[in-house]
Amino acid sequence: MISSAPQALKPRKRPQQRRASATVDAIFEATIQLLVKDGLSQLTTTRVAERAGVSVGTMYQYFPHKQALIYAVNERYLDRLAERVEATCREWQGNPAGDMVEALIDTYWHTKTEKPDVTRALYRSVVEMDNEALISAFAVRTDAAITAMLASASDNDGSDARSNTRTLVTVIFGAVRNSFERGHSGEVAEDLRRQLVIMCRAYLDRHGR
Amino acid sequence: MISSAPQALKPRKRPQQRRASATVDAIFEATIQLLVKDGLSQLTTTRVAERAGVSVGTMYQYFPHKQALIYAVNERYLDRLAERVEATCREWQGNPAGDMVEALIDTYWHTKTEKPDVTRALYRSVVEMDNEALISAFAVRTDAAITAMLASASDNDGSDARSNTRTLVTVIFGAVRNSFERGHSGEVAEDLRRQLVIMCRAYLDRHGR
Amino acid sequence: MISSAPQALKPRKRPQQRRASATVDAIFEATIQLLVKDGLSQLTTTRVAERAGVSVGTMYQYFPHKQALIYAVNERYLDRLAERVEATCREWQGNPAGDMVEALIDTYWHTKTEKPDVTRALYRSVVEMDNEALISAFAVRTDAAITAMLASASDNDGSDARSNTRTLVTVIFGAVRNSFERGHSGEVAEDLRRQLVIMCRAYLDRHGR
Amino acid sequence: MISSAPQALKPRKRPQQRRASATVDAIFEATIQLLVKDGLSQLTTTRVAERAGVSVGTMYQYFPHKQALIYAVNERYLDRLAERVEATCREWQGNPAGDMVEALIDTYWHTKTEKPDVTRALYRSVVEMDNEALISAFAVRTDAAITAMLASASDNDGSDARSNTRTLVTVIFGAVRNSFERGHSGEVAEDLRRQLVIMCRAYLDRHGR
DNA sequence: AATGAATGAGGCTTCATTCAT
DNA sequence: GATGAATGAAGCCTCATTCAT
Repeated sequence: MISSAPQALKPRKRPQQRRASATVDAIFEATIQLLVKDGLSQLTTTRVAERAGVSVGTMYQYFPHKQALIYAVNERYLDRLAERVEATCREWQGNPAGDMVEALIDTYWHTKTEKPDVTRALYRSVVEMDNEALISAFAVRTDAAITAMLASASDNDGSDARSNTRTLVTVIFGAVRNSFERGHSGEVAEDLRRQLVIMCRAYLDRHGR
Repeated sequence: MISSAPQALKPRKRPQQRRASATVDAIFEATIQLLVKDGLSQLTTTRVAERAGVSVGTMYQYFPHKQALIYAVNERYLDRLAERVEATCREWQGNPAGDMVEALIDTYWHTKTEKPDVTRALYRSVVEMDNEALISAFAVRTDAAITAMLASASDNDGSDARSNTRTLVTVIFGAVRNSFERGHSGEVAEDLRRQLVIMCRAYLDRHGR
Repeated sequence: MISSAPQALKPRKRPQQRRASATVDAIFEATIQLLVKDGLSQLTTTRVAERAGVSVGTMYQYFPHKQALIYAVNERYLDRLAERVEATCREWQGNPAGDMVEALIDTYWHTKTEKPDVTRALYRSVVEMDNEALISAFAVRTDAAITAMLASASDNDGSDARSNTRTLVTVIFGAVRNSFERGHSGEVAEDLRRQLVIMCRAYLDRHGR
Repeated sequence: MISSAPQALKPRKRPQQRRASATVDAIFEATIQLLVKDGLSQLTTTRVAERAGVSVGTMYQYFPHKQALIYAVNERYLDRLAERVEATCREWQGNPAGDMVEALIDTYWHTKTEKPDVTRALYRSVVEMDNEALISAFAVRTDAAITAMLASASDNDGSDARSNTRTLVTVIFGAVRNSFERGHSGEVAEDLRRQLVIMCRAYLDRHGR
């Protein structure tokens, strides 16, 4: 769990019955759909409830306020993303660093690209102040996984792992986001991904492997 | 001017007299201050006017809606940033590509870092829907400048310039933003900048120079 | 029972079994505690049920609405208060009127003072519309008892009993409440009580004894 | 001014133009009417604005929240009441104490009786928590005036003025309120007022004049 | 008989925008 | 031109009450 969620943003109660769990899922789904369709500024509690097919009251039984809802949606999204990154990191333990990074880029890129509109919508919604806690929790988690992976590289040369990881992570995550913001797609996006791999590999090589 | 601004977002009239221009500046300044202090969601027209020392009515003389204000603030900011990038590009015409990229990173990084809170605040405020036009206009403009610069590189090898530029730009701009989001500062930020230079140089080298 | 309670406010069913009665008591207790802690405006049915350790559903089994609950709590309180007043009145039958009034003041004062926060909380909660019925029922009952007592005074001079009783009752009950509102306590409250006795005795004396 | 109003309850801005002042008056008037008609629990900001013939927005320009409105209404009422009490106190300086008290009772009683429904409605609305500040401010002010008056009594015998004032004030104010709560009126109320005068005079006499 | 999830009307409040002065 | 009081739609959220389990 990413949740080092600030108290104020915690969900009110975890869904315990099957029905409740379905309700919460419907709320999540509705939120994402609306975020995709109209953006954060048009997202109202009423509309979310309506689309989720529940009453506002019910929604407020699970989320103490709108913020908490947005927070939870992003939390779930980042949780899944982090899981995938971690899985990739585990999978590539002991391989050459270059291959690791390529795998990492692939995983991250594909996950983000699967539902590009959702990705875009959430990128935008996270901006809201307190969600920074989320971002940093995500960073901590992925950094750890990636650092561990790189440390196990078959061609590990002992150069500054902290700095390397940070650089790679910042570049990869940053580039992907920027690519989304610029609306790259299809050929262009694909080329960029390849170039990113080349660039990261070059970086690792240059660094003395 | 970056403006391929959607008609609706254009300021109602361009400030032409000295006094008017001073008013607009005060409004810009007030907006940025409030954005830094409380974020977009707390930004109200009344508060901006108050802090700018003008009446709401007057403010509406210059900006037909709140959106237009936010838009204009970001436009101005991106304009200046683009100018700096262009200047750097002009300045380094004909030099080795590696030096060009290093200069580019320096310029971009320093401009963003000068007033980190303003940078952060604006990064957040751009999220608003229609501002995408801005971002893409900025992209077009900087891409052109950078492409031109790279084309003049003393060690230009004729490899795909479009793709290279796109990659470098996306990586650099993306990494900087991500670094901001992660709250890097001081030593860490400085190291990242150096690594970014190394990475980009490695990329260019690998590409057949 | 005081109840000339408007039909709508009557509890749905009178608690008859031991367990039910315990439930009702728990609900009363919870209500009073919350009234004391947060006041009427913060009192919600959910909170009462929670604190009483029953479900809302159960609570609604005993009280058809929130009003009925508030009503019942006050009814019980006033019932007990009236009982004490009546007991005092019975006890002092046939004594000098001055002593009667002193005893009455003592009883009333002490009962109110025993749990000052409860008293205060209930004074506040009675404000609700329909509870006026309660107040007047209480008035009728105590007036009767006091009138009867005074009629039996050993120094009864036959002066207008109705008027005398009314005056004494209004003054005593009113003064006590006012004293509460002003937040008198300790020394001050004690002095006031003594003065009140003096005043009432003076009134009776002056009236031709 | 009674206002030692807790910051949170202060009006947002004092009406400065003629029009604004009329607006505020209309709001006051509307509030009182609704309080009389339906009681505090039915008082909604929308209804007040509607009846006052202004928009909610306007109302909120003068009162930061509902509480502040209720507060202000009571403040104004108590201000006027206090003024009358003070006037009476000034007027009767140097007279016999018994006459003073009779005058005081008359003033207080008549003021309260002028618009009995308003009196009753406000008695009820003051109960709301934070308005206690008001009550105590009123108490301080009237206590001072009455103490000063009694000190000037032509038959002042130097007995404990603090205690005497407190007793008289608590009894008079308390009895009047209680009388309202019991719904006395006409003959009954008039008799009570006379009896109250008799009682207070008796109290003063007994005390050694 | 008890439970507590679900409901949804309706309350409070904000704030972009207008327009009479 | 500038002002800022007034507007009112619309957002967020609560809570008394119901009813399927």
